[in-house]
Amino acid sequence: MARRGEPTATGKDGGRKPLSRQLIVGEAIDFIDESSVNHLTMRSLGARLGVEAMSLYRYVNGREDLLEAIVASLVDQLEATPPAGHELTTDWHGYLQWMAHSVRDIALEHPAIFPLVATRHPAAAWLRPPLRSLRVVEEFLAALVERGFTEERAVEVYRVFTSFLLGQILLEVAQRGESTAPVEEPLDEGDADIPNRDEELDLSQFPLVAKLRPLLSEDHADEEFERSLEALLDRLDLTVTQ
Amino acid sequence: MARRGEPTATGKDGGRKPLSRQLIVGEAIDFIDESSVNHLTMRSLGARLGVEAMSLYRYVNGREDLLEAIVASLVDQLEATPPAGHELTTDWHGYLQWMAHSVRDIALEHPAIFPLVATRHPAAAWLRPPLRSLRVVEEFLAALVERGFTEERAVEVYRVFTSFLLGQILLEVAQRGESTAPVEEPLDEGDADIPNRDEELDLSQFPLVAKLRPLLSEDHADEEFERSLEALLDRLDLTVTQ
DNA sequence: ACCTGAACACCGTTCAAGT
DNA sequence: ACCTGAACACCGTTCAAGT
Repeated sequence: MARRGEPTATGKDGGRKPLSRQLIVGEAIDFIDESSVNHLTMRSLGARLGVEAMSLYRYVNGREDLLEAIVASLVDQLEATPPAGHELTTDWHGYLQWMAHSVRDIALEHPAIFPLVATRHPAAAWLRPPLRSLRVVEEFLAALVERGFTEERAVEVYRVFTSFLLGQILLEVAQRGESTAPVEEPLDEGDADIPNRDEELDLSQFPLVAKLRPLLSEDHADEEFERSLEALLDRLDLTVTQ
Repeated sequence: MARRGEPTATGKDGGRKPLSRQLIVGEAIDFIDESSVNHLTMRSLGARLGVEAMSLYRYVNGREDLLEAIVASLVDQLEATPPAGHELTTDWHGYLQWMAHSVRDIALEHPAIFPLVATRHPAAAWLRPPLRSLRVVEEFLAALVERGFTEERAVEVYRVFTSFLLGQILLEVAQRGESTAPVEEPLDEGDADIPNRDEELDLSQFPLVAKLRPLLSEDHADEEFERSLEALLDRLDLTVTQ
């Protein structure tokens, strides 16, 4: 396969993979997962790829375009339809449940990236995060219509469903990221002395919060998600039969 | 009041207001409202205040601290209790409704800032945006307990209520910001040729979206908010009487 | 064709120095 | 006490030049 006269792939690049948009975006995602969006710079990403920052501009139209591609990459991981095994194929309850968990699973794998999905402006104002790609919206609406919704109704469900997902998952990801992710220090030298962020609060003026702090700190993310999703489906049940 | 020997306030500074943290934060908020968070730099903010960027560091511990103060300033605008006029004083339905609209009103006044409120890490992981200040949480929980909730129940309501507010308002603010706010161009020279963002999408592969685009584009933010809020209160009604 | 060196115009931030 | 000039270490980005 190697064209004649060319040196083999292992030159002074030390066997580095050939650059491509896909490789760059993938590596950027890994980078953010390991540190944060703020720490992702064209130069640091270049260094990780064994290349100068300027090389990236062949494949990516600047940093903003890169961030956009990162968001698109996560959203594109959403599958079109649930695996045939489930009886979800005909049940819209099941479909929405499957979709909700799909989005949540992706978000929890990339807690430092989901805020980008949540806040970056989609290509059109009527595309609503986190279901913010044309392909996903098309499939979502089609799935609901197939399962018996009118088109008007499907659009309404798109609205309430995205709103539900956004609030629920963004809060969960923030909470989980808090404990997991590297502290968002301003890239200083680590001067130690970083307070535990949680224990250092002065609650003396807030007696109720102080008393309920153990309760407030409990992590019920899973049940919360499940129960809110159930409540949403119940609500849709009511209005769908009206 | 003026100390002896000092020149009067009108020197070469041309009658500029005396610098203070409050002034700086307020001006930064105005700045973001008029442009965007990305365009807010220490240098541009200094220029707006008629001062060099370095002067700001007397009052603000760097840019991150400034952003934090901006978020805190918005959250602090939330009042403790509804005006005595309403019968909301005893009705928790009314209280939550009043609170929901308070948050929404502030967010809609600062659509470019609300994403910061939504995504910046609060001081503790159990503080949930947008109700992310100790004072507000204390008052919120106290208000619910006063209106007959158990403490455990109040904490649960805090969770579902913040999730509701975050999803609902973040989406609304993004949608409204889309049409209102200055385009987030990378600070280039305006090279014209900026497509209308909405009309330029190629929908040929997405027939259902193409067909339903008028429907998708309709703005029902007000009713959506009202109806989702009602649904939330209904849901709380059920579980509160259990 | 693909990558780089050098350069430009910006950042945030520090600190000695001015008044 | 309050502000600034100068400087440092970083950015994103462009483009002519290398291979």
